[in-house]
Amino acid sequence: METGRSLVDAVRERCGRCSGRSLSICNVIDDQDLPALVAESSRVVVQSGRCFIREGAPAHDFYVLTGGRARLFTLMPDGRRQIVGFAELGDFLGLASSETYAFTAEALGDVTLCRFPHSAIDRLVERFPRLRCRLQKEASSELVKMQARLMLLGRKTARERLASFLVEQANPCCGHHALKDEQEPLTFPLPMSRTDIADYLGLTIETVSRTFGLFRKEGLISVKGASSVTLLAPGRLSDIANGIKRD
Amino acid sequence: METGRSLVDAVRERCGRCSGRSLSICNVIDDQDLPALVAESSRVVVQSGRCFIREGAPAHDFYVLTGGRARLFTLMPDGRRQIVGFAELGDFLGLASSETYAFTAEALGDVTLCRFPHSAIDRLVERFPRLRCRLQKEASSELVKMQARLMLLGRKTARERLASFLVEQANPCCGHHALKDEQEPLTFPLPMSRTDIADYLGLTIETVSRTFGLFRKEGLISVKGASSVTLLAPGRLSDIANGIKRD
DNA sequence: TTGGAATATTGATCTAGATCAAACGATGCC
DNA sequence: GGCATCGTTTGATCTAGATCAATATTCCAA
Repeated sequence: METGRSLVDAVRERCGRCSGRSLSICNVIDDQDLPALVAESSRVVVQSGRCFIREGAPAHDFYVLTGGRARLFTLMPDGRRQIVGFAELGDFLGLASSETYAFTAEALGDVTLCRFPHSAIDRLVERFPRLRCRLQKEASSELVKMQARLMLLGRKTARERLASFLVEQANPCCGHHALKDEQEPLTFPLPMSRTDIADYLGLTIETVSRTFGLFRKEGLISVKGASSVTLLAPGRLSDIANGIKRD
Repeated sequence: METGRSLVDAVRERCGRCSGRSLSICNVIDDQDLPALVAESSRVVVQSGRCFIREGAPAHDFYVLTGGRARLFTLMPDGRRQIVGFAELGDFLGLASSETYAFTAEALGDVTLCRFPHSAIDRLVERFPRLRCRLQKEASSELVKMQARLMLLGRKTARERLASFLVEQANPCCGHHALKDEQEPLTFPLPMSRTDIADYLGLTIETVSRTFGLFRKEGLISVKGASSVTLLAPGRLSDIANGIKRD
């Protein structure tokens, strides 16, 4: 938490060139009000592989992810893992918690965050009513995504799951214009491992790998070094994702 | 929407003996403020099998379920169905929507609802700030439930899924004391069909039926006429649900 | 550049749960 | 009561994806 004279510098440093500024909840806060935000929060850096939220631990803070990516997951006693999401730039973490966190968050590569104690969010929301609406919207859109994921895990085939995943990962990288009509190739990195993808899609690593192989053979994608993909036919993949068969 | 003289009567009739009063979002509204709630909402009765929310339709209203139960689901183009939840007394419906509803809601038996246009909720939230917190909590706990459901669909076996379902359905009926240590039998109705259960758990109707059969044979449950169960060993079922093996 | 640990691919086989196919039983209607 | 309908159970078989088992890559670190 920053105070006094240095606050102006802190704002410049923290928010000045923050690439999450326009994506995150802060996009409802005017520039001149940023000091209030900065004063209520603190910057956190987490190195690759470390956890910054632990399932079951008392939920004291919210986080805004301002750099890098994270895997969010829950575990069963015997170690089975379900990844409930991949957090990316601007994501607001911690809504899915009551007294304790409902998931663990682990840095995928190095991660930077802004941490807001619950009490700080209460004060900010009091002062900036639009923030409250923004949080509501955030929860709402998270719920919508979750429902799509229930369909994916409950009813889709392995092919459909991987296609859905690729289309979803491509989306933030293509400026949000509808992918389903997109014919141009689209390249982007996949920072997560095959194991992560499997635990996200409710499959095994072998099935994920085989399905990647099939898509490659069918000319739907090409892969560079396992951590970068090119969608060669985004529209076709989007159809597969939604269970639509072209003839 | 009710006005003038009749409002007092309307409140008495609508909220006076509403069994959702203490469960729903209205539990943060004092009795003397109920007229404001009633004035902003309207009572809706839906007969068995009818839809009152349609996936993809413009989302104009929120609903509070005040009687009966409903199935909430999404469909794929080829008819595959995923039930995303069963709404019960006091549930607030419509949070999972942006411009359009993300799911369809269909009455399971006759259903009564209070309908609140979005604009009405905005006004009420303005007037009763605690309502805003209550809605936030509602969204939060819904997200937590969703994450548990992702684990269920992504990683649990058929046995674990059905056990989870039974424990979940039992919970509201046993006054929320922890089921996992409960040894007393627990009887409650299952208003949904086997097909509904299958579409909720990401299984087929046959697998659901067979698993019911197994649980019966193992003395874990007993069934009366397919729409009422008794959990004979709730603690044991809770362990199965969580993938814990007793020896 | 090489060695080796970690990660990913590919192949062979197995199995939980799906699919196909009857019976069975409850519920309502004549 | 009897009979048709719909939902459920049970049985036989099949298969998508899991599991087991080698390779083959990739990626570092020396």
